[in-house]
Amino acid sequence: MKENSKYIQVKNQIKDWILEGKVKPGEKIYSENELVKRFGVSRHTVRQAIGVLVHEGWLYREHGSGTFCSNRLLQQTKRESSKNIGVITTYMSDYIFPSIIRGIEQYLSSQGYSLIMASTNNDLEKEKQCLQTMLSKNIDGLIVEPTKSSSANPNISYYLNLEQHHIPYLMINQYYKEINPPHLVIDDEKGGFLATEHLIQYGHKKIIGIFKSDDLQGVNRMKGYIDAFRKYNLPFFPDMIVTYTTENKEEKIAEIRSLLEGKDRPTGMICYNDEVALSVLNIVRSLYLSVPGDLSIVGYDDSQLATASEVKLTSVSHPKTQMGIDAAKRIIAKIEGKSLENGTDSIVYEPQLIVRESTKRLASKIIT
Amino acid sequence: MKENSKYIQVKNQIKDWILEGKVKPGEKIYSENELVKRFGVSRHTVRQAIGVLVHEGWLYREHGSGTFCSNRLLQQTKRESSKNIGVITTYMSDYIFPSIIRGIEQYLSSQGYSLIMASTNNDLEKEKQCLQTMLSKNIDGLIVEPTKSSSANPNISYYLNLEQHHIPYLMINQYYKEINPPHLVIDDEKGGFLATEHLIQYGHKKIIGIFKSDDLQGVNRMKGYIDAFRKYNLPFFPDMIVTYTTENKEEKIAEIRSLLEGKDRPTGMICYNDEVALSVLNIVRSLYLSVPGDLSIVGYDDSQLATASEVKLTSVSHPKTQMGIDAAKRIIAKIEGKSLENGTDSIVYEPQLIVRESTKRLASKIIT
DNA sequence: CGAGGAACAATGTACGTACAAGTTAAAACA
DNA sequence: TGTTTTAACTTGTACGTACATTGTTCCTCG
Repeated sequence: MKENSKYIQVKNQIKDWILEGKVKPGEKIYSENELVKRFGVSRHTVRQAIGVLVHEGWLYREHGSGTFCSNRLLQQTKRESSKNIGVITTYMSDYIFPSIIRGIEQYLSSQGYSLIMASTNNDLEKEKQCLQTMLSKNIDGLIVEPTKSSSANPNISYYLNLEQHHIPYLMINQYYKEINPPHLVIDDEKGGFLATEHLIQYGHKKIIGIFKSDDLQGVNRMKGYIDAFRKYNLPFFPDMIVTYTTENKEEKIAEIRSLLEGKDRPTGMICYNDEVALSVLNIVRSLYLSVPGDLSIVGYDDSQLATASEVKLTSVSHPKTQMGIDAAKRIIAKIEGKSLENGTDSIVYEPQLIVRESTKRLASKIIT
Repeated sequence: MKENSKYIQVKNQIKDWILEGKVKPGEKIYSENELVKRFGVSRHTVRQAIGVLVHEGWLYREHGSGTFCSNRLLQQTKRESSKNIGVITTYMSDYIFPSIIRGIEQYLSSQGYSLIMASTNNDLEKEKQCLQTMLSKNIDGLIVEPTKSSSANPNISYYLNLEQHHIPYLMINQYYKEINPPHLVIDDEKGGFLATEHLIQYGHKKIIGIFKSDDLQGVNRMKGYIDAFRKYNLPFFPDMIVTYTTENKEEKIAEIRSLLEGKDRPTGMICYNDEVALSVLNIVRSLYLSVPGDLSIVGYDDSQLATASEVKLTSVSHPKTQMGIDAAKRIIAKIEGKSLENGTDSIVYEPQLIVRESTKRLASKIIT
């Protein structure tokens, strides 16, 4: 079953129409010949696509009359509680995500709920698939960590469709501004500011910032970084910011080596997260420089990794498991119609700087 | 659906072959081209006929190989497929488990299945709850990592109940000997042996082994450790083995400090896994000793942690993600009535030693 | 004797055509 | 105006072709 085969594409497009609500149950879809014209494929291919959807229960055909959208989604609207909560994250097994998921699972299972997992690998197409899966399952609620939150999201209609089906959902880590759903996020701008301020107060002036640009966490942390420079009236210098995306991460990180090899070396570095900080640490080692002797490094998220290395990383806290618990608590409250003690549906966590061994006060200068 | 249409006739003829027993479950039927010749119809018609039988569950097709009689009709359960697979693990977010789960999720989602997660925290009571939850949900199959596999399991009846409901399940990492289900495991005995042999061949004699005793992985690795001592005819010495359980892990690990403080220090250490190895590494650092200078350490599982520290750990490989993929592949094959190419339902992975920087050849002695 | 590659065989995708059969609605007729 | 016929449109069956992709088998080469 090739993903890019034509009939699969046609199938997915038609399914989209249904899931997005463009075609409602009982309504007739385009005739086969019409679809042939629209997609520019043969009738055989169209029939193949429709055939699959008929077998999956999305459509039914009537000889001589047309092809119609079945009403299986409607049946699910008045469904009984399944005690299943969907969870969609960008990554499932890496970094701090396991901790978040643990929090979710902990609370859910204590309340007799189960968790259905899916991950997007930070790919919007995959996010769409995940949403489709969740919509076609019998879930009571959905917790989403947005994919590529810094760019416009093409899957909004799916989220809106969730609302039409009265399935509560909330977003963690970030949220799509366009829909403004309940969300649990960290004040990343402040986190970035705290990290940078820390180095500035330690007397550092040439501080490089490395940030991920395809999610809002990265963009916000960068904002905080720049704010700190402004507040302390420090001069900006060339190459002070390195940004990367999921796709070009490896190369961009590798480029940092050259920044450290030059003679006018930076003395501090603010990293998007602990993972990046560790990569930098490895580069520093390979150049026979020391941390924090030659370079002070600040990570972010206070992950396992921060304390796994010999040089324990100074990092910015992330609620992780607690965030998971809070998310689960709120989604269940919504499902069961409880009103939360706190009036608002969302939480903004305050970040805290955790100073460890990877940052050092520069001897020459002290700023207060 | 005309009764006299050709593809219906072809369909019925093939179905007859199955019902009459001319084709038995798992056997290959005539190829499409062969059927074209026999029935004197076009390939399109043959494919149409087979397509119906595939959808009805009588046959399944394998690209490049042929069309086979399914054995799903033997189970003849009328429960409809929910496309949900349950996964029960001891831990969900720690260590190598995320990698395993990622493998499972990867394959499941590619096949249109979803995954329902639950974890036991290595507690048998919680395992019981998880099994109850899974049984009450509509799952098509179950992947289990056993809890406390070294002791007798009180939840056997739940597993037997799964069989009665014709819900296929398999176990990963370890399996309960009492039920002997399909399982995907590593040859831990050999892994423990390889790790120990490595240090022995590097000239080490006083090698301490630290093992977890409440799962079979630990017990088997210890067995391999002892076997290596026997094979190389090395003398046993007091305190050479430290065992711990989930409950007393912290204290037992802490006790290792005293072993390293004595004057007759061991020169090598075999650790249950990389996590323990890192704990030991921290103790070694706090005593101002060096790895591998003063102590050679071997971890297990080749986890992220093995390469996160400054001293990259020598470790024993664990298939992790691949194991997850294999598990998912097998459970789906079972559900869909495919018989696997490989006659046996289980896999035993061969462990491999990955030598990094945490082990050193002792200068004085070389054994070949 | 094992590894690797070539040839072959099986299913998968995709295009085309033609006509059959059921439904609908406009057109024709009484 | 009410009924019937017909044309147009829908899905269903059936044929053909070509090439892609995957798995197996066997043979060659080192």
